[in-house]
Amino acid sequence: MAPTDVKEAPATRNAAKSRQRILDAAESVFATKGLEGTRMAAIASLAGCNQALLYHYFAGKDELFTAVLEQTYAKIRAAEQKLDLTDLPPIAAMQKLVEFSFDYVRDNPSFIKLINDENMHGAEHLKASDDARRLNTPLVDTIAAILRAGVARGDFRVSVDPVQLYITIASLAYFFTSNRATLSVVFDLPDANTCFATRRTHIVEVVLGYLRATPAG
Amino acid sequence: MAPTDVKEAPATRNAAKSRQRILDAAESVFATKGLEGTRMAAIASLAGCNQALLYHYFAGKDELFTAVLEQTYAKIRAAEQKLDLTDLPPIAAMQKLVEFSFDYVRDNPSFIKLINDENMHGAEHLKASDDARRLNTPLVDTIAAILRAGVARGDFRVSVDPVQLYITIASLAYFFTSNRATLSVVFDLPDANTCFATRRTHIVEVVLGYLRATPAG
Amino acid sequence: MAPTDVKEAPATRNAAKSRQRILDAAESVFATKGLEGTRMAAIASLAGCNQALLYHYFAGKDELFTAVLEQTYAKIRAAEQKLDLTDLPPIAAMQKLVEFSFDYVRDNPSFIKLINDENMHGAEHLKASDDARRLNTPLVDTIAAILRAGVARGDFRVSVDPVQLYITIASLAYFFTSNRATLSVVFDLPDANTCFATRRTHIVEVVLGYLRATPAG
Amino acid sequence: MAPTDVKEAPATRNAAKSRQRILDAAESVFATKGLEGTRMAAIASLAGCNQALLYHYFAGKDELFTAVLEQTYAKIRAAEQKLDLTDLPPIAAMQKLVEFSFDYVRDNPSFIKLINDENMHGAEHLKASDDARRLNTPLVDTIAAILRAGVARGDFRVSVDPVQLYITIASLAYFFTSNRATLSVVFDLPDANTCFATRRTHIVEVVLGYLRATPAG
DNA sequence: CATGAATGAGGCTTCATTCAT
DNA sequence: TATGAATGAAGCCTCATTCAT
Repeated sequence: MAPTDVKEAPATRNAAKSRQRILDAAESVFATKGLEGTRMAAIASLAGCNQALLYHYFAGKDELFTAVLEQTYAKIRAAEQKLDLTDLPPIAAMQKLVEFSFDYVRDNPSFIKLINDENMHGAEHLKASDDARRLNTPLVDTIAAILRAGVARGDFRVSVDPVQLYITIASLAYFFTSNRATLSVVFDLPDANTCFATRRTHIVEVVLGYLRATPAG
Repeated sequence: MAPTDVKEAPATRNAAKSRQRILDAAESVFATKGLEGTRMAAIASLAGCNQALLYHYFAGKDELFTAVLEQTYAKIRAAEQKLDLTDLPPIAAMQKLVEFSFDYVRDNPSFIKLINDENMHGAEHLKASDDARRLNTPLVDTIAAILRAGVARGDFRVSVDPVQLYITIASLAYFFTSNRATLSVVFDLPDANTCFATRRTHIVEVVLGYLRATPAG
Repeated sequence: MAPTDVKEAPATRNAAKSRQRILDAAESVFATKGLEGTRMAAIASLAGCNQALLYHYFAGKDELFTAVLEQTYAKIRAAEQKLDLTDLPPIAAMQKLVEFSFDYVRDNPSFIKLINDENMHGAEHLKASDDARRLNTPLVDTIAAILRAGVARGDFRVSVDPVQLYITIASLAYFFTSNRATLSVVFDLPDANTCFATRRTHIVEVVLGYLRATPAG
Repeated sequence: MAPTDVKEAPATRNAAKSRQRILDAAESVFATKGLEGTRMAAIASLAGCNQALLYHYFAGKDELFTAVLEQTYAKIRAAEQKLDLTDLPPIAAMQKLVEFSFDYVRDNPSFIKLINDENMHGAEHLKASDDARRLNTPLVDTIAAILRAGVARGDFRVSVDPVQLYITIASLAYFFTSNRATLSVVFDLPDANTCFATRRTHIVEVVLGYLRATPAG
């Protein structure tokens, strides 16, 4: 997974663009090599600028990583905001939510890499970031609403804690992508596309199977 | 999370003991600091020996990490072997399995750290290790057997793929521990004990809820 | 010893003022941090201007240091010019001269710092400065005159070389201030005020004691 | 003043020798270039070893500088110890002491450079060094004894404070060497040998002239 | 078996300086 | 006149690793 080439234009004298190019380059390299494995030189090179310029915009490696994390969280929060689940019937809404979660990590592999790395470091960057803390996920509220609607219609079981369900969905959505490398060694997984499709179907089944109302009587 | 002190005895001239002390120190430091964050000096210091001695027993940092991984996988495989689920009724067996998986990662935090790190590196060490590949998990077979028994008794739904279920259980068991740092920043999680207990109950419910046979008719 | 705040007014578009503000800031920082220890950024910050502006007025760090040196020498030469010793009797004149020298370095600590620094660098900046070379000290002539008058009155010994005496006075005046830091570690010197007063009295005594005419016979 | 070549033997595997070679190289470079002007690479090169080896023996640049200072102070204290002034008549003893002080700094130019540098840095290294603090100069006691003897014989004036006199001797001994660079620009000093000889004679004259007993009556 | 000495490569960061506006 | 953007050249230090005993 080589970092994609972000260098588009020769160094412009445009602060916002330069900063963003550095940020994007950093995201790419951090996701590929990890926090410690990343070399500032690699970021500079990918951003098409001098290594010293990184320090013009960011205080250091950790602050740059923090900025990348903030951007990462902002992106997924934005994607979550765009999901429009309120108009769907509860079961369909829940299915869409699970699928979205799964697809997002599948399609944004940097996301998982960065979050994992941050977890390996005890979330110290996140803790230091006011930005990131503010970006609380809106999904828990959405889940709560869907659950209520589903219970009202008799589709869902009662007494499901939305936070627990959120974490369950995240678990199912993230783990496969996050651990595919070692899983592939232990099992002989088929090609990626088949894998993902099978898995996607399965986790929807798990969540909906769990949620379906117990037979009355 | 400071590495626990592995140094038990003053350096004795005993090959097997020295090697094991180094391996244990390495596990502790790798789990705490990650592969790149780990310093050979830190391992030597914790092992109570000279840095050069590490190279006496292991070819280098990566080989040492590989050896640690092998030991890690061997340990969980051994624990899995000890699980005796065959005599239990299917539902109880499945519950015990889920709980075992959850408890194992909760009680062996190094396990997750190491596996995650390895995943961040594309499982390159695992791929290079014949030992590790041989240690295929026996759990899939166990799961298959439990599923068959459960279906036979009318307790479980049909057509559940044991590999998918294994991954699902692993997802639910691992994710919470693995991502607790960032989750704590986003949500205001209560104290660790409460967290784990609530979560443990929930994931059992999810797995069993998913598996329970659909009401006939 | 933090640099004193030279920034008085918001950056005005006034060439002479900007140049002087930079020069004053530079003097302060150079005196505090030394030539190599000084950062152009620190000067700019203290001058309340952009770093690039420094290069608008001065060719570079060394030239700026040279300019500071020139200003420094100009200031002490001006102070020396104001001394009016010609009307005093020789002994009083000499005492006033010694005291002036001592007080000047005590009251202008930057002076010593800059001169010392320049000496550490082999006076290369001074050598490159026509300005500084022109500013030959008038004190040697003054000393010569006082010595002549003193000898004529029978107050002073004969055959004292005015240049040597000048250097001796400078030695006594400068050394204590210049080396106070290390002296304080070796001896347990009392508080600054007492120190200086005692020392001032002593060096006057030394110079006058040395100069007094030998008893006839 | 290029650093003298200390590299005598190819890198030996002898800790004490290596350490000393590094220390000597450091003294040379620090004295030539100053603390900030010194490059660790220059020291390593002069010591004939790898730059990393410096960090094997010394924690960093400042600690190395401190060690050099300690060695420097130890050397002059050793030289002072060897002075045997107690058997000389007071005037001769005092003359010898002044000459020794003057000669020492003339013959050990690093001494002055290092002390000056340390003073420019507020003696922070010295303060951090227990070694250096312990090495209090024995000269003050010697001076006190000489003064007492001189007064007893009627050679010296009374009530001279030995600490003040010590500082005065140091001033006269150090200043000329320490400030020769700038003095040379201001005055047109003759060749070094003549300079030093003239100055040496003069300062002896100053100290003895000051000390001689006032004519009775 | 075990160790302290030694090293080469490279990482993060700083800094004086120049460029373009 | 004044500025923020941009850069090349180091500098200090770290670290995995090898050597010699």
